[in-house]
Amino acid sequence: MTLTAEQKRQAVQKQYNASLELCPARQLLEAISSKWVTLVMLALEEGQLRHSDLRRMIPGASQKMLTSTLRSLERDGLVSRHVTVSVPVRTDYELTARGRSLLRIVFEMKDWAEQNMDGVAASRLEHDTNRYLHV
Amino acid sequence: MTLTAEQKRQAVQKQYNASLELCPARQLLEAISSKWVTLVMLALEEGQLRHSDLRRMIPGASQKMLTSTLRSLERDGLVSRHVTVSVPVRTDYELTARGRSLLRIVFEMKDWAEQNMDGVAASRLEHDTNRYLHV
DNA sequence: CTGTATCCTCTAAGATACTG
DNA sequence: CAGTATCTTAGAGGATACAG
Repeated sequence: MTLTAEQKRQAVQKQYNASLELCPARQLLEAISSKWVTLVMLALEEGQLRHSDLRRMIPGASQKMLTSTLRSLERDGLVSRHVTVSVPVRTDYELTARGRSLLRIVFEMKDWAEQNMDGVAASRLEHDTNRYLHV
Repeated sequence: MTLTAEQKRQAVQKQYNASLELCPARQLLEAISSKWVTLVMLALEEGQLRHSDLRRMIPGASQKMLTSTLRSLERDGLVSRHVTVSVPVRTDYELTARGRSLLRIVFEMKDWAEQNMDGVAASRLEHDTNRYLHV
């Protein structure tokens, strides 16, 4: 059976997407673009913090998201987790060396964003305004 | 009427999240973490390209995603769009100066990812293996 | 060729309740 | 205190068809 041009194109899409998943830069981007990752890393900049400290410092995160964010960071070796067995339990989180090296890039992104926020906002405003005029 | 501790906490969450939306660094991160943004920017590194060129160079993107990615980049002033009115129409896309400055950061992320991909992979493997042993 | 419009699916993430 | 489990929902993104 022959494939239509559209079917062939979609087969290529699937393959390309599959290989993208393996791209390390892509994986990094996906890892840090999760909503809370950067906030957790920035909070941990000064040193080690407990789960409840982080919850206070990042009040927007639900407990579930905070836990899963920390798990993901731990899995990638960006954050280390220390459990003190007592009642009640105590867990501390801390950036690893790798985590700190990534934090440097996060800061650069922050700098770029601050330097360009006005320009981007102006551009958006103009774009949206023009669109409105035509519709 | 009084609020429970949980209700208070969630009110704070909403407020915090609302203010997060306004954070320029957050907006940047959201802008570039969209699946295809970095790929389009990298494709445009060498110069101006047509819509169909981009489709060929990034075969994984559906037409819809490519268009909406380009629209978003255009709105933020990272890419400019030139339409040549003819039959059929021809549109060219090109990075703006702002787009090129952001591309520098994308490259730094790429470098970090390449330098750390092995370490991250090893960390993931260890993490997942240990988990398996305990379950 | 370069898009828009529609429908549809699947996953991220919030709400809530519970455990060691 | 720290974490898990379940339910639900909003939205991102894919498939498909059509238009200027």
